[in-house]
Amino acid sequence: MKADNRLSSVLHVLLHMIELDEPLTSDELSQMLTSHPVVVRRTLAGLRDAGLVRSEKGHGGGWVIDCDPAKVSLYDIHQALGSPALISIGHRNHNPACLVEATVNAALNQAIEDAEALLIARFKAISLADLGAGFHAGLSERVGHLTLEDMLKRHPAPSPKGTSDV
Amino acid sequence: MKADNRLSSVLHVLLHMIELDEPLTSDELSQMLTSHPVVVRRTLAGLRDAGLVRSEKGHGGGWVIDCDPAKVSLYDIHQALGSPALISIGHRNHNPACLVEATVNAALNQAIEDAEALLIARFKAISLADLGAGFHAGLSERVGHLTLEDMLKRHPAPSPKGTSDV
DNA sequence: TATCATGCAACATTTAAAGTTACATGAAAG
DNA sequence: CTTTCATGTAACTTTAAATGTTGCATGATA
Repeated sequence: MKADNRLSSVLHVLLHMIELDEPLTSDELSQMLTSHPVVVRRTLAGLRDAGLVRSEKGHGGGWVIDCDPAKVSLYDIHQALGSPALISIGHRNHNPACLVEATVNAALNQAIEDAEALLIARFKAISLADLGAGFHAGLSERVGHLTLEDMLKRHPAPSPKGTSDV
Repeated sequence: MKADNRLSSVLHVLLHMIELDEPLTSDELSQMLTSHPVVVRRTLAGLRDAGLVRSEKGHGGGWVIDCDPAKVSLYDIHQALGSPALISIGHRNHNPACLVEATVNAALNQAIEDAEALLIARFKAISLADLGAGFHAGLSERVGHLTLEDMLKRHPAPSPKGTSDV
């Protein structure tokens, strides 16, 4: 099963948007994520609808942060993405009349729901500002903001295929 | 993202195998699971290799339980299935040079690993016999040994620089 | 008005899982 | 010992969800 990296991707670009407070285009963001501009717009559309970012058209346009990073949690962002599934296992519910199946489902459900609750509790406890603080703590030798060139240097385009980075 | 129901399916048929101690054919099992006999064999192959079930060929053949249900946990079964992913979200790890990405990943990883640890702890705490007992009791009361509060206590949110446990 | 950017619908590609076919192996019944 | 039934497994097809892509409309700015 393939992991869903959207939350990770979105957090990544949000932090860059906070660092660099000029609009970032879908094209630039897609280079950071080794993805496609339309995919970026599709993904960020939910955040725009939730009022977390703003998108501006035309010359000098792009994506801008539009919230207080201290007041937005990872949970808010997860919700803005449409609350995708957090747990990858489920239960078959083909025959509710089968007591064996019902018993299995009850046991699995309890574990699954609690793991989900743990993740959600953690997500609620971490704000964008927290992540930004962690970032700056790790950046102690560097002073000031990163330039866009700095950033793109750290997000090179994939040379021939795959094994690139972001 | 589509949930993986193999653990649920396998538990279901294992309990039926325990109930009814005559061999069940892949064909019969596939009917229970609304699936295909070859898929059943594929899935149960791991359990056979792990010594949890036995398969017999020829007339009167099929699948038989081959373990002590009290000594086999859901974790053992999950492992026998090849330890499929439990958490459906991940992180992009394309560029370790990007400090922003590293920060995001650290935060997500901690939450993900702890949720995974919770699920595994639960799975270790539930045996096939527990499920069977729950089934015979008509309800699975015995199945939740740990409460969510217990687990959250063991997985505190790492606000300053938390290190996790378990 | 030319250009740059997003918005979005529609289609194509990718990928992992499930489903399916085909045939070999082995066990029991006749 | 031959037939029948069952698993073992490789190879192929189908399916479903996500990503990627194209094309065009809309709006903002120079």
